[in-house]
Amino acid sequence: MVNGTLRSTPGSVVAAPTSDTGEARQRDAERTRAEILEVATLEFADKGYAGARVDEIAARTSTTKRMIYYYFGGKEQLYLAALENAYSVIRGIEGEVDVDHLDPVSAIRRLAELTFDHHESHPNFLRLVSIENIHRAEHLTKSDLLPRLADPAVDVLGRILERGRAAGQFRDDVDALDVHMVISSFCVFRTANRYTFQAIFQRDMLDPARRDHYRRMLGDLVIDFLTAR
Amino acid sequence: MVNGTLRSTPGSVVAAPTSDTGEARQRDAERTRAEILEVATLEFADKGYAGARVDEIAARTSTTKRMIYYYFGGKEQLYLAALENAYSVIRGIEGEVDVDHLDPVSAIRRLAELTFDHHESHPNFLRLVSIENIHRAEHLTKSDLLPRLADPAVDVLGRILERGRAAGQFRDDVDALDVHMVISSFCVFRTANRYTFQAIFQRDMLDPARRDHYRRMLGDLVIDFLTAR
DNA sequence: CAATGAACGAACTAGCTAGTTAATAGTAGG
DNA sequence: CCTACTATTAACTAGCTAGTTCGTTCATTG
Repeated sequence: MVNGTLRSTPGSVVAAPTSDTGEARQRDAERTRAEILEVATLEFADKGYAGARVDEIAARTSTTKRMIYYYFGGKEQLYLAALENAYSVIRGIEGEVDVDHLDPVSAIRRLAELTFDHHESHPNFLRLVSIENIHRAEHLTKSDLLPRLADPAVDVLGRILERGRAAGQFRDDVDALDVHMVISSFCVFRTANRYTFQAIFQRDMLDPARRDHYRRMLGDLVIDFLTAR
Repeated sequence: MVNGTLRSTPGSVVAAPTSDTGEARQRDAERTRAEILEVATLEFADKGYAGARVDEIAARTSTTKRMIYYYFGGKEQLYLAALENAYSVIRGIEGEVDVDHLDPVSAIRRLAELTFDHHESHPNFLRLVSIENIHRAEHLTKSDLLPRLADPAVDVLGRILERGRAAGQFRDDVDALDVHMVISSFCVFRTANRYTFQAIFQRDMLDPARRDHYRRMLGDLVIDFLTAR
């Protein structure tokens, strides 16, 4: 992450010294933009859209608030950019599943476990999604890249399911989206609702000591369901 | 600022005067308080804590903003009151499960379906819980009635589970909280994440036409898991 | 029925917050 | 090295927002 070590001299109106010590901040549109986006992601994920403060985001970058408006246009567009960025970073689970070299049961379990790991390692993405749902996805629906957002993992899931059904191993009254929903439910709930769950039941669903238990449990849950009877 | 001392005037049941002129607004502390709480619940569930506006809440009641501070002390206390109220309204599923007259499998399915129905019919409760999780349960943990919040349904679940295990029907590597988590995951995800899910996959998880499918699916999911092998 | 305190309302305020202005410094192209 | 454009900064502002002030009205009670 970029930290603002080089910087300072707000009032150094003095002409740039001949000797460039490297201390002077170089102009770099891409870097400035990226830094704003990164800090904004943290702030929005932390406080929500309404709770986030543009001034706070600016303060945590090495640049100024004016740059936020220069590059993004406004708070809402910045939020959308952070959300879109989070979605685009999160994708690509399907590439890690070696579908065709695993039997359907193992493939499903593997996909579920990858989803599980993925959610656990991207807490900010999950928080942004929760926040966006509070807003009834009003920002997401405006996104230009919405059509490309559909998780490719669902397609992979569909193909595995088909193979499993063809082999007579899987039930045929659910589709890929249903199964995806079950897997997501479990993973999302575990991280998104961890705080109230812990407050009420005194059990931390993200306790590393329970991690393997939940991981196996999710796999069993999906497999037992698909192969029942 | 010391003003906020909460009036502990309990339900000093205002003896209703016989002569009810009707049109003139009667003074009624209990009713005013209840009205504020109800409107606040809607506003907070709708916009989140930071997004909610005290002025807006006041405007939607038949009283004024002053009364909010008079009865609740401030925005945060009002929010907590709304959250606590939502939790207390939501409880009591366990009473509807006739545990002892159903075999373990049927009892579990019944409990799951009741939870399913419960979540579907209390969307605002779910939204408040999501919002509170965004805030990392910082308000809930301050609540005095936190100790009494643990869902009694979990106890009922525990007893059913025990019977099922004793009968050799259920697996024994999961406890009541684990099963509760699975059931809640499904129900919560379906309503709390419906918006982004719909935006991305064009499937409304709350479509009445799919309701029975999901209800049965949840029952199968839990039962197949518990009775597997 | 007077006194006392609970219940109420209108208007006010201090501080915050998204968004803007206007001027300046670096940089690329000629 | 000049011109035109991009990147950047500090300071500003209009409007909002939680919380308050102060005065009034109603209803109970001694």
